[in-house]
Amino acid sequence: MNKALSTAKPDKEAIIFKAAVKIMTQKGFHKARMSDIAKEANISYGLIYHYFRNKDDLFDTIIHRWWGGLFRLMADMAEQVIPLHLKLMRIISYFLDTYQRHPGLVTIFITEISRSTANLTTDQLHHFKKFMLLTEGVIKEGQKQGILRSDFKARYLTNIFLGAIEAFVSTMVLADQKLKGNAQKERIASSILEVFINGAKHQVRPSNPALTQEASTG
Amino acid sequence: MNKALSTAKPDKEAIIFKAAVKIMTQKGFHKARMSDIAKEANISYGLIYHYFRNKDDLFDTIIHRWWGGLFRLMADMAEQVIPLHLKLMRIISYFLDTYQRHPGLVTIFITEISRSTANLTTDQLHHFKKFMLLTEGVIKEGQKQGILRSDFKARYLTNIFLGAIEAFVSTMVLADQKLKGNAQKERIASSILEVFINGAKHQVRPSNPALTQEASTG
Amino acid sequence: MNKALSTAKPDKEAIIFKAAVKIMTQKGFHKARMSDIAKEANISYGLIYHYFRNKDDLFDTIIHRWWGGLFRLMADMAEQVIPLHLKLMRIISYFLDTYQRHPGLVTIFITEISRSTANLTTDQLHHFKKFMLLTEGVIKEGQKQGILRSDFKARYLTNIFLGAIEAFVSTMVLADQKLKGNAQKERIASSILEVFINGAKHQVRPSNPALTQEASTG
Amino acid sequence: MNKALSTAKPDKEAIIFKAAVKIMTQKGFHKARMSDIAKEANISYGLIYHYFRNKDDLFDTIIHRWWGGLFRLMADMAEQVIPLHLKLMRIISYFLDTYQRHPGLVTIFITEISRSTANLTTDQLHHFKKFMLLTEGVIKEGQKQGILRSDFKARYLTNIFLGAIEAFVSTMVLADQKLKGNAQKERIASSILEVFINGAKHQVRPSNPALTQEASTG
DNA sequence: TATGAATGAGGGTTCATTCAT
DNA sequence: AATGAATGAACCCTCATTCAT
Repeated sequence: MNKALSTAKPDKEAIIFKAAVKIMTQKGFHKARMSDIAKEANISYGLIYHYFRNKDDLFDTIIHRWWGGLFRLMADMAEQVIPLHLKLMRIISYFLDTYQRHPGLVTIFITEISRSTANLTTDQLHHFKKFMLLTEGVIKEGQKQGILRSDFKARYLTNIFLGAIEAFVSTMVLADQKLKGNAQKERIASSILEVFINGAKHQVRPSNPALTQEASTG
Repeated sequence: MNKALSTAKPDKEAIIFKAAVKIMTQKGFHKARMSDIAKEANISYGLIYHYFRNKDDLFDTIIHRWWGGLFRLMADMAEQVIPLHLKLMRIISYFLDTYQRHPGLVTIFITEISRSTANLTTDQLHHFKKFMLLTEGVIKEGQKQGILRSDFKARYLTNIFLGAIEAFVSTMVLADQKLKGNAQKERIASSILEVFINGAKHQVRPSNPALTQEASTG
Repeated sequence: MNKALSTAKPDKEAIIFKAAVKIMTQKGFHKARMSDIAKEANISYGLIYHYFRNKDDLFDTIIHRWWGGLFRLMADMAEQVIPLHLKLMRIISYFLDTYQRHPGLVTIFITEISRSTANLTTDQLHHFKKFMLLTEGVIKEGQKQGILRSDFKARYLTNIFLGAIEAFVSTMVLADQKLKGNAQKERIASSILEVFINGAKHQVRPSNPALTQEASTG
Repeated sequence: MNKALSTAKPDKEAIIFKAAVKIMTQKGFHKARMSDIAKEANISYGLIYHYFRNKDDLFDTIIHRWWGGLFRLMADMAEQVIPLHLKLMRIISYFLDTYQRHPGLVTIFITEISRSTANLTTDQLHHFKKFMLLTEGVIKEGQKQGILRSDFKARYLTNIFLGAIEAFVSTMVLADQKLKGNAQKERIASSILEVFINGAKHQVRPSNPALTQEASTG
């Protein structure tokens, strides 16, 4: 029998994966039951254990896909010479695009990883720090090039930049909002990028005169 | 003799509250066991139920304290005429000060509320949206005064601003970092404020010439 | 100070007793909480333990009052020469009268004792059997006097007689019905008495001719 | 080979059911622990929850079986033309036969349902009332046919009849007595039937002359 | 592969009872 | 006599995981 034909069967592992993402998105890791996932995948729940060692393994696989894509992006960029704002734009786009295509994946990242000390395995924490460092590398480069101000730690600017992205995604996740087309996506992306770059750009004049003035008059 | 002084009575409710914050900070809501909390508070198992209806009630009480302080701040500011940057500074400070004094409280907010669709009760979600709206109000005011650019939705600017704050706190929470003195706190606060205000301020010239230029040269 | 005057204080023990009857009537022994009883009695729940050793003791006291009255009645009758139907009437009346005055007492007897093998202490079981035997004594006397038929065991007739009484009380208990005045009480009593005595009376003719006839014609 | 024969498969649900009846018979609903039932059924704790939603569900299932049989009997009889005394006999027999085959089932009915206001769900109460009404219907028919006296409410006669049955069963339940063969069963049945029918039969002469006479001579 | 019955540790909650005041 | 905070054993239920088929 033709093997190629028989593999037309729907890849069970992918089905389970998808079901797991959906259920964990809805209920969160702790409240997601293996039986829920099985039901969603339309299989018996014993079968999950043929494809995944256990619940944690299933979770890790999901998270791995998220990190995998992100690290691939960062690695790609590291090898190329790209202007700062385009690099930042790519990072922003990764979040927004992934949210558009796989909202659940992003939701799980936001709810279970990005903020959870409790669930964070050393492994996950390591990924998280690594991503922060890679982004910080991009920022530092911008500082070296004189595009970004250097009187603030690169780490601080990194927080501000990534925080903005996360806030948009979080808001959408919490409100169960979809991204309405590419126009919205681009507006969001440019708002993050412009505000960040303008706000963090190298200042010719002393730090923030207007601000200080207002403060003194207030 | 002064009664207030002599009654160094333990106030068990506060002790339990504190223990609950600590344990939930360490383990997260789901993995925090009532018995852990009791042990931490150095009391018997059942006594918790004397002071709190159940685990959820205990959690809600914690969260309520967080929201309570935040809404009190927002209400205070609404009644006064304060320049924009000072209002924003106060919001930043609330997060940083609370983190300094009660890191656990902020941790729980970040890990269990701010990001969790799954655990979010309608009540909590409502609080969250309300806070977003109040902050958006401040931003809109800034736009009306011509301080902040109006070509981006107030909601977008709000996300960027709040996202920056959360990112700092999240980072510290994840790394289990303490705020090292007021100097660090002020540096963080001013970085958030400056970058945001400079980045979001009303632009005299077209949107972002430098950015466009760089892009074309890149 | 005059002791007689001070004893005008409401006898706490009686108050607790009354509250216990009420709560146990409503909820049953198992679901009745000591705190419920205390609240009903308007006292702190620790105080119950000054007057009663524990929950079982409280229950036993209630039951004791029921059996006490019943055995006193049976003892009274044993010393007197009274016609059968009057004796039976007195037993019926004890149940109905007590139900009229203290519905809860009878309810508890019915629900927690009369039918409960599980809750039955050896002590209670002993009381129960003793009462059955005493009633059986009355019935046997009736058989000896030739008033009641002797071809059925006295125990059987006893069951039928007491069963009838209990059924009426049970029905009222279940329906939470009050006895509407003495008229109703008397009608019930006479129905039980007449049906029982007519049905159980010494038969001149063979067992039950009418019955056999009807059966053959049916 | 006959499949029906070969599948001597255990039918765990039935085993659990039986174990539950046994334990609840011994200890009553409240004191019966799920772990007791599991041990009695020789299965693991959690398996009970595979077959029954929870403890109440297990209890309800037991009770349902009791009511189910009884209502089926009543429905059967309603469709046929059967003389009164045979109908009554069938009701009596249902109680006695069921007791003979499943003493536990009857015990639970007697101890937990028939008498318990506290544990009675609205559902159970409804069943109870319905059964009373159906029996009352049989009695009323007897009154209409002139077989039973009509000067007592049908409801009263119903109480007396059903009370007698219950008393026999109760006594056996309390004494943990088995029915010793069919002979005893028939004697009990006929004693209930005869006493009731003779006692409740239509009277040619005024209400109860003998009774009154005896009373006056006593 | 696939099923779902079977297991049992784990944890929230209740509530009778004790005891310091 | 009176209070009610404090204790902790008891018990129901959940659900990840295993395993016989």
